[in-house]
Order: sequence, then C-alpha cells, then structure tokens
Amino acid sequence: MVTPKKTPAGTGRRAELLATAAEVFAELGYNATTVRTIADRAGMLAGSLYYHFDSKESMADEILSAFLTDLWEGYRRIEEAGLGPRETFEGLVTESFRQMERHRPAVVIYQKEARRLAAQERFGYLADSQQRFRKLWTHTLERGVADGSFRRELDVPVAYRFVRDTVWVAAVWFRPRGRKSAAQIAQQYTSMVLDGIAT
Amino acid sequence: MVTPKKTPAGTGRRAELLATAAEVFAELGYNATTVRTIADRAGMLAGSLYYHFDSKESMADEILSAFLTDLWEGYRRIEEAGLGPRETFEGLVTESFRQMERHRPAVVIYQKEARRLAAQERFGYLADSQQRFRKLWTHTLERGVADGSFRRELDVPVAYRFVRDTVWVAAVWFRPRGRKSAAQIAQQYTSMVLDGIAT
DNA sequence: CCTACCGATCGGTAGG
DNA sequence: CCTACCGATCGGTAGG
Repeated sequence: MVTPKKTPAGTGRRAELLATAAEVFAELGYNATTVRTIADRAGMLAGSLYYHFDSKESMADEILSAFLTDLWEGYRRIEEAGLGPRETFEGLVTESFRQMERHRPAVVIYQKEARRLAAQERFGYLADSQQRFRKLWTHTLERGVADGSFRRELDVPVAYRFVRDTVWVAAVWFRPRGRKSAAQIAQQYTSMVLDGIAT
Repeated sequence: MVTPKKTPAGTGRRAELLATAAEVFAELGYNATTVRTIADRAGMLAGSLYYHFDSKESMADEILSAFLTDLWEGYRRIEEAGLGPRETFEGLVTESFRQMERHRPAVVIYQKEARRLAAQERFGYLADSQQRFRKLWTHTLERGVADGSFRRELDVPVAYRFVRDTVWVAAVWFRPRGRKSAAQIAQQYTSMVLDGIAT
C-alpha cells in the first residue's frame, strides 16, 4: 500500500496533516484539491508538505488504506462470529456506519475517486477490496435466500448493489456530531432495507 | 441557465459534442477532464471546441440543465396525475430510472459535481432543483405516513435521503443496454424499498 | 519548514 | 475548424 518515506507513521504532525488533507479531498474532490490548499489549511507553504509526504498521491493512498484496514478488521470480527444471515447483514451495516464515523472523509473520497484511482497500480488494493466486499455481501444475501431469511425471488446482484450504494452514499450527509449516532442510523437503515418503508 | 452564443441549440454537431463531453465528464470527473480530451474524442483540436462553446463550464451547464428540464417535465406529469402516495412513490422512482436511461452521463455528473457546482451563481438552478426535489419526495412520504401507506414510525428526513441516494447512485452501474430495462430495475427497487428484502 | 524556482499542462484566444 | 500562442496554475524540487 504505502511506504512513508520521511516521517514515521502515526507521528502527531503527520496524522494531523493527513486529517486535513482528507477533509479537503472530501470537500473539493481529489483533482480539484491543490497541494497549496492543503498546505494553506495546515498553516504552511506548499513546498513544506513534501517534507512529510512524497506526493499528493501518497496522501490519498495513506488515507484510503488506513480506512480499508480498519473496515476489514471490523468486518472480520463479524464474519468470525458465525451469525445467521440476517444478523450478519445487520452487523455489516452497523459496522459500516461505525467506520463512517471514524473515517468519514475517507469514505467520501472512496465513493468519489475509487473507481478512477483503482486503475493505477499503486491503488490496486482498492480493486481487491471491492472484490472482497462484493463476495462478502453476496454470500450473506445468498445464505439468507437459502435459509428463508430473505425473499426467495430476491435478485442478489441487484440487491447487493442496492445495499452497498445505499449504505456508503450516506457518508455524504451523515454527521456523527449530528442528532443521530452511527448506531441509530444503522438501525434505521437495516429496518428500511430488511422490512421496507410500507406498512 | 444557458445562452448558447455561437451555434443554435439542437444542431447536430453541437448535440454530438455535448454527448461526447458528457461521457468524458462522467467517466473522468469534471475537473480531471481537459478540453483536449473532449476534443480528441470528438476528432478535433482543443481550440476548435470554442467555435461551438464559450467554455468548459458552459458544456457542463448545458448537459445538466437539459437533464433537469426533462426530469421535471416527467415529475410534473406524475404530480398532476393525482395518485395516492404509494403510486406516486412508484411513479417517481420509475420516472427517475427512465431519465437515467436517457441522461445517464448527466446523472453521473450531477451525482459527483452538483454539490460543488451549485456554489457558483450560474449553477444556482442546481440548488433550486435540489430544494424542489426534497419537497416533492418529503411531501409524498408524509402523505403516505398520514394515510397509512407507509409506516407510522418512519423518520421522513432519513427516509428521504435514503430513497434519493439509493435511486440516483444506481446511475453509476446502471446500463440501459444491459440485461434489465429501466422499468424492470425501477420495479425491483420500489419492491425492495417498499416491502424490504426480508421475508 | 521556508525561499525560490521549474517544467508541464491547463482553459482559453486571435487570426485566419 | 486549424495554427499558433498565452497567462495562470499545478505538482514537485534544490538548497538552506
């Protein structure tokens, strides 16, 4: 994924700069963000960023891989819990919103840029992650159809994209500081997706 | 919205160029798209685009306003049909997918760029449209809660964002040339949202 | 982390 | 629609 060249990972200033960069990338989009904007917001000059990072691309790389590492750590725990399909489904949605709380800007960047970035070799792990993601969710949906938790006539590939999009796109408006916690939103979402909004 | 300066709207070549530009914008993002890329793909040189259009921004403007004009024309018909909340809901989803079929690249651009573009004065109609959109869907959901079509405990603002995102984000993967028509996808979506995926 | 700078590329234009 | 070009801005670097 990433080999920081100049400052050890986890260092205070470096983490601060990454958080700033993530916010700007999420707000303006990766391409529309200039290293000058990031530097401005961090209170330094553009050139000084290169004391901490190799390139603009490295910053995006570190932001995205940190998010995906945490996400897969969370998903792994749910996979290993050996739950039924409906409970697995609920667990995955809840975990996704929890990660959104921690990595909101990263999720927005992921949503907007992953497709384009994944074409580059250094971002190959984005494509790997998407594959794994698809398998995990598809498998959960299929298990649920098989054991009668989910509707027999469910079109699994369509349902998969429906759920995936529905959950992640919420990062655009979801504010953990708002009136609702991640767990509450997750509960509302699973309820709407599992049981529908009609009576 | 837009005042084409140099070639009458609807002219063959102009429409062709807009379709090309829309595809490139959708594929690469507005900022990452250079006028040279659009010109290349249209088989002309960058400078020649300016015989047809004032600016790169004008192209995006025309693409987005053409889409929104058609969308609101479609929605207006449904509003005027005087249907109940559930049927209005189904009609709006179906119409949205129908417009996605006609204006897929425009919808992708809208998804990715509307928030940022809306800040500019010339794209003020994007913010107006979002307002109108929110009112129409919120009103439909509220009517449904009131008459018992939708669940009494439904959180309307959350449900609104849920439905809005869920429908439009489908433009990223939806291919009208694929195995499923817009009407079929719309039917699957309304079924999942209204009645859920669980048994 | 700053000063000072560079090559590349961008959106756009004048003139034909 | 092309030729030829421009000012601005970009990501990034050398040297301190």
